[in-house]
Amino acid sequence: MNLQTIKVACSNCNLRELCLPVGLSRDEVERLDQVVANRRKVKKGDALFHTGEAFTSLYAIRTGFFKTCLTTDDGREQITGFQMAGEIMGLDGISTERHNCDAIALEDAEVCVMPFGVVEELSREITGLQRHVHKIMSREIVRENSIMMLLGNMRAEERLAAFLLNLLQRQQARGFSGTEMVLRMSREDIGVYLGLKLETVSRTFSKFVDDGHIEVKQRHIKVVNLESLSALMKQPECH
Amino acid sequence: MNLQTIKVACSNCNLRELCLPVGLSRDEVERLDQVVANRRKVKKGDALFHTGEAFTSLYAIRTGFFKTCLTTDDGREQITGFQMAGEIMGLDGISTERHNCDAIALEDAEVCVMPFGVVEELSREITGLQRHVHKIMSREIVRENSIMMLLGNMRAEERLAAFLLNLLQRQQARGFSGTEMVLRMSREDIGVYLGLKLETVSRTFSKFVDDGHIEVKQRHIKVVNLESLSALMKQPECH
DNA sequence: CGACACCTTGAAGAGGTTCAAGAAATGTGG
DNA sequence: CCACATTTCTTGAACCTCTTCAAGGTGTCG
Repeated sequence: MNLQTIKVACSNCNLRELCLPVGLSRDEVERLDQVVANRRKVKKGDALFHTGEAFTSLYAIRTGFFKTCLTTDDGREQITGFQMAGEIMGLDGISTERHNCDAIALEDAEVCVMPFGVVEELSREITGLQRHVHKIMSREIVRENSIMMLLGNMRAEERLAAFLLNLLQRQQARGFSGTEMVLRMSREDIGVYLGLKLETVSRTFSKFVDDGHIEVKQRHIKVVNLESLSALMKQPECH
Repeated sequence: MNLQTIKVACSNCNLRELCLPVGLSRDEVERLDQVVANRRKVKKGDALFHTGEAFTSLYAIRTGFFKTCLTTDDGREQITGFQMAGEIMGLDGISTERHNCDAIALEDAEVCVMPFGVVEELSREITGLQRHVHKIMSREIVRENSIMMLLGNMRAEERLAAFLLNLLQRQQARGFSGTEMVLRMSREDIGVYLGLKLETVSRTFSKFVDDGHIEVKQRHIKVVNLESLSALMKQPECH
């Protein structure tokens, strides 16, 4: 294709530690380069894939930010996750060989396209890769478990606190601040993800500011008191 | 060990179609028998595994009924699923190599113990098994997605209707009635699963009886009007 | 600079929770 | 096998959190 295509290589990707090739030998990582067929750019607002489309590949995010969401026949929406650099999308498509959600870019993004057939083939030969694929899928199951806990048991303040802390922690793992960030999604998206209405999200942000947990300037969030914010998740008004 | 051990064999298990060996040749299914190290009985109320225990094996349910649940430090509980014959438990343990939930038998049960190392080894050789393991994990991700939708968007009646229909459908896939069943779990368990209080579950059951959707005698449920029950899930009081 | 999307805030309302009491079923030990 | 204890389920009434409806403010992008 173009010059971009040539540079494709896990072996010199700075997201190595967050993406597929963890714990592999130098040799194995180089073989892994075969997995990435090519890269694909997705513009803000566009879909990487849609529900119902044939599943062929997994996608690793190189840059950008995505949401994955389900919609029911009667139009209700549920965001199942927000994905950032180094994270894998498309796992839900394996079961039926059709994608089961929409993946929408919340900012201009670039992903590595990994044809699943190749992933499977190579993970038969590289046991470290096989194990890693299993772990990634299992981690997704565990992540969703904790969201079930959030949606089933937590009140609005706890949900939003958990959400903010999770984003900050993932951002920190990527070398950015652990106390400050720019949200890529709207209040409405946050609400859809957390099972709340956007007004509730907005009100809860305001309350967090009043209570001195955070500072908010539009989508810019700064944690002022990390302890008190964390404490919100753990103490549900004991009675 | 005992006679039980000798009979262990996927090749003559009547749950074959629901469990691991789908789409394998006769030959491959026989090799699969190696996967099942042994069987294990679990008494009603006992745990197959606990959160934090080292993960070694997946478990396929031969008989009985389980719940898997998470508990937070402050004692709140979330049931992440109910599992019946032919279903696989333990997938959440792969990621950290420790179990991430408790698996509790809701009636006397027997499971096939499948050491995960053996599963991985064999799925490197049998591509049909590899693919099947991937599909099982993906299916679990999809299942949890739909529970997120349920917890994030549905009201009590819709949740309970979806829950009942799901159980009936799975029971039907196992050759039992698609309109009648005996619930293995308490109202409280249903509530914890659906993100509702047990009183709400009980009230909603009563309402379903009043509205002529079902008949309830304790844990025995009989669907009188399948259409109207299904319709509850789809029409959220349009306004 | 104006249109549009996004966010905030208030007030009223609804769905589900909490607290409480009693009924029905289940299990246990004498 | 029955009596009693225990668990499970049902139902009512008051309450609370979040939602709904509504209006106005703020920021952004062509």
